[in-house]
Amino acid sequence: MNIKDVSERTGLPSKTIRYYEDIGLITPARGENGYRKFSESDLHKLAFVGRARHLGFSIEDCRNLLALWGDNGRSSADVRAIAQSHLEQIEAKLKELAEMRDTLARLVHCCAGDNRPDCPILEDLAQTHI
Amino acid sequence: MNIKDVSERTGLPSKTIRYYEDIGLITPARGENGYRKFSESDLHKLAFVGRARHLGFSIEDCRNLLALWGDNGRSSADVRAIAQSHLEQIEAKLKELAEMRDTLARLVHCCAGDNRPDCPILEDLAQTHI
DNA sequence: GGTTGAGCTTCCAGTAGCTGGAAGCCCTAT
DNA sequence: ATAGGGCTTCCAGCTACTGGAAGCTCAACC
Repeated sequence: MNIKDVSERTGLPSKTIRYYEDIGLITPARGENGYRKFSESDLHKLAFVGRARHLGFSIEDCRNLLALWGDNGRSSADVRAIAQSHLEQIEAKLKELAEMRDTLARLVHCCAGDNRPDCPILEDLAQTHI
Repeated sequence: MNIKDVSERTGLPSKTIRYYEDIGLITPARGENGYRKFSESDLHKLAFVGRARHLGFSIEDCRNLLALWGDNGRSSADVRAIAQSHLEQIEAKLKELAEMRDTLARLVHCCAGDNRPDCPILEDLAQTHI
C-alpha cells in the first residue's frame, strides 16, 4: 500500500507518516521504485500511535506504548504507569488552564469593550508588584 | 540596572529577557561596556509581558497588548477582542483536555496494573477502526 | 599590579511535533 | 510524447524559549 492510502485509512497526513518513519516509530518496506510499501502491521501501528497522540501522549510515550504493545511478556503495570503519569500531567494542565480561564473571563467581563481607552484588562496586566 | 537585577525583580530568566529584546518586545539602552542598561520602563514592560504570558497570551498577543497599553488613544474594544479570542482558545483547549482526562482516567481505572500483560489501555489504543 | 571568579556579551544549536515548499524521479493515461 | 499526479529527499520554519561555548568586563583580594 502506498502512503496516500495509508494516510486516508489512518487519518494521518502523509507528512506525519514520513515523520514517524524518520523517528523510527515504523519501518515500512520499500519497493524497487523507492516507494514506501506499508504492511497491515504498519497500518495498525500508525493507527495505534494516532489514537495515543489523540489522547495527548508524547511521541516518546507512544514509542514506549508501542513497544509494550508488541511485548507479550509485558506487565500491565508498565502501561498503567505511563498512562497514570500522563493523566497527572493533563490534570495539572487542566488546573492551570482553568485558572487562566477564570481570570480572563473575569477581566473580559469587566472590560467595557467600547472606544474609550479605560481597560481593566490592561490595568490588571500593568499591576506593579516589582 | 543590569540584567540579573531585572531578572530577579521580574522573575523572568536572563535568557528570556535577552530573547524578548531579540524579538523586539523591549529595547533597553546599552552602557559603554556593551551591557544592557534597563530603565524602569523596561522593567514595567517586562513585568507586563510576564503577567500576560502567565495568562497564556502568545508573544504576538503580548506585543499587541503592549502596543495598546502604550497607546492613549486605544479603544478598550481592541484589548477586549484579543482577550476574548484567547479566552475562547483556552476554553477549547480545556474541553479537549477534559475529554482526554475522562478517557484516560477510565482506562487507568480499568487497568489492573499488575505483572500480567492484559491491559485495557493497550486494547483501547489498538482498537481497529481502519 | 596581577589574578581570580562572577557577570555580561554574542552566537549556535536544540527542544516537540510536525508542516510547507522546492527539486526531481516515477507511473499512468491520453 | 507528454501531461498530471504521486512519490522521493532535503531544508527551513513554526513557538518560546533554553543550554552551552567562547570571550569580554568588572570588582575584589593578595
